[in-house]
Amino acid sequence: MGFESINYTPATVCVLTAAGSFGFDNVAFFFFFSHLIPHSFLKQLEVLVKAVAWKEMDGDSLCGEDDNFDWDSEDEREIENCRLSASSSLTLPAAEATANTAVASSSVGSSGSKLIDHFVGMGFPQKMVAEAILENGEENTDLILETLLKCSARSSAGSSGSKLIDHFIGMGFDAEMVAKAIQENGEGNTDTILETLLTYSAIKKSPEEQPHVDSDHWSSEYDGDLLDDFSDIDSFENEEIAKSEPDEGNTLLFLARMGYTVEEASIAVERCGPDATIAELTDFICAAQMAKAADASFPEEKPTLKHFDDDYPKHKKRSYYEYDLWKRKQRMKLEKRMLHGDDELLRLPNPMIGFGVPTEPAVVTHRTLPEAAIERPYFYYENVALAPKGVWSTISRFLYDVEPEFVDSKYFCAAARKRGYVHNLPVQNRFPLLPLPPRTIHEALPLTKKWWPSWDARTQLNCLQTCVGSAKLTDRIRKAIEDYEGDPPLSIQKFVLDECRKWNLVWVGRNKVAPLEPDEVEMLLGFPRNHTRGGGISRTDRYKSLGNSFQVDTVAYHLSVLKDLFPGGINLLSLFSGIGGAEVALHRLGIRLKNVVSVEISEVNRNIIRCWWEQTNQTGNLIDIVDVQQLNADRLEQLMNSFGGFDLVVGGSPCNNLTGSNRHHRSGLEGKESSLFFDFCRILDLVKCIMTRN
DNA sequence: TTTATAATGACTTGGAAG
DNA sequence: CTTCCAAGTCATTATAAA
Repeated sequence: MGFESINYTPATVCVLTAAGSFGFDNVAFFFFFSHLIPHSFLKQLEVLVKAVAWKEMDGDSLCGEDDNFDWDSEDEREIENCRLSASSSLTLPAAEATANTAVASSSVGSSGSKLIDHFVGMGFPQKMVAEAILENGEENTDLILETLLKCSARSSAGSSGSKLIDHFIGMGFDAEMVAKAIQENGEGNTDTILETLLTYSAIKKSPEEQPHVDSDHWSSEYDGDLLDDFSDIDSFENEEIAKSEPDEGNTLLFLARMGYTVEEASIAVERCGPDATIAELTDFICAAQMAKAADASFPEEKPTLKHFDDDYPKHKKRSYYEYDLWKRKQRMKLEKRMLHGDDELLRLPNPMIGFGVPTEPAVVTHRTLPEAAIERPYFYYENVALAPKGVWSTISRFLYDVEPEFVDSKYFCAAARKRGYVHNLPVQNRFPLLPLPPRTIHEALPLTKKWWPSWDARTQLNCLQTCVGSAKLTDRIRKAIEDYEGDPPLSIQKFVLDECRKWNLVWVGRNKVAPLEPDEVEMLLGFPRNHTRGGGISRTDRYKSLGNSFQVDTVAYHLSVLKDLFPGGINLLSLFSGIGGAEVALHRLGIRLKNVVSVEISEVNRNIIRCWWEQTNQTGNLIDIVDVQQLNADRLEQLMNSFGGFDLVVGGSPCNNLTGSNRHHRSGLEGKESSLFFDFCRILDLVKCIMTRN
């Protein structure tokens, strides 16, 4: 059976991947891509497949004809479930709306910004788009397209194979889409490939995602307000403006989103030069518009000025500078609203106790899961709570719209650890690991009590991270305070406390602070002593592995409900295992580990798990896998057939690009490491598919 | 080569103060 | 309500030392 009339969902995407792994030539590209292409593209692919679902496009063209993937009625039911869940716009904004409205209008909009959006969305460089529009006019989209295709063909001469793929991906098309287009048209004919891609993009792109800005913005009150706000400001501070720029290469698009026409924007860019700031450009455009207005004999005061002025507090006498400043801030807010929309972001709970912690009265004893999340297996996903805006909404959306549970481990141990957990486990009748671990520094590290100064009011530690304070810093602190008989002056106290909080330093002697020892970190995180010690691991690497790990007591509390559900033990798929936080948690809960498939890229971490496994006299079976990206449907099915599927899929994907500690590459889920989250989704979906079929 | 060390902010949130 | 400020964050990179 083929893929006809299937509702495409994220689950389906993984099925496509699965089909590829069965070795059919015509789908080999899919397999190839799903592992080598940045997985951020999968997110976009999700949008595409949903759009395709609504479009009721013929499925055969998307996945190849000859697959022997056996779809029985149960599969179709499951797929249907997935679709239903995907269409319930529980949390999310743009992507969902995109899919829903894609059918309504697949034609190209006539407004300037829409037009730019449309073509830029297809992956054409925006400069090229603008030139093409200027050349052909906004009306004739076919001509624009032709121009763009010519330009693209020129720059893609001589490409073949993966180069060809790279080329189209570089243009912004989804990897899977590219693979399919190449597969359909052959490598030789780049033009038809591009056309195919454009067709898909047209389906994918939706007017909802694009700003509602009329090309005739003079007639729009809202746009008028905006323009007026700009025109009214004489002096822009460029750095402020620059901050609001979404992307440095998207100047034209940005201007278009502000409501200017392509023509206006292009002329401004042309006149002001490519390096001009948005402020300079808007100034230029405003000047041009005022001239235009004067030409058209509009002598009256622009009506839209009042909008902001009405809000300006009149009872206070302020200088012009203050007024200007206030005005700019109003504008910044407006821009922010425009850029990010009014999408409601997930709020972190305060206190951060999720659905309940052992020491506080339970707040949630029962919850209703989305339908698609109920089926087997249980899954448990973890990552940092304080991720960039929108990240958790995305994570939730990809994990069947399950609401994340945000918990700070300071309710379980003596150190804070703010994390979000998305899981489909029951939340009733949880129980903690015993004995309850110490929850204050003094209880956890009794030897520090003797040296703890009264002016250091800390009772708990901050988040245990991968780096520790340097010796030089502790020396600076010692020198700063050893000159004083009693308490040092407040300024010194503040300096010391700030550094202690930043580096989690504890008092180990008179005027002596020190970072935590690795075994102290192990203890705080709930691991057995020396869990990460020996076996050729360096001290630095111990800190790193521990800093990246679960807090065992916290995770165990959530997983405790499995004990009654699986009295005979469980089969566990552990992705991004690290030093085995999930395994340790389950073991300490007394849940037998029957078969554990552990996927972990780091060799030292795999050794740590293997060591622990052997030391704890496990009766089950531990299988190592190195790379989640190499874990395909074939391997999974082979594994699952041998022991009958997984009861639990656990994983905390890398947070490198999400955490605030990262000064260099905090790029969100699209980041190099953090995009591995999409592999968690992929593999979870594969497991679901295989288990539903068997 | 491996390991340890030091230098490197941005971004978000909550709460106090006005 | 706005404005301001304090607090906190599963880190990366270059360089020195072993």
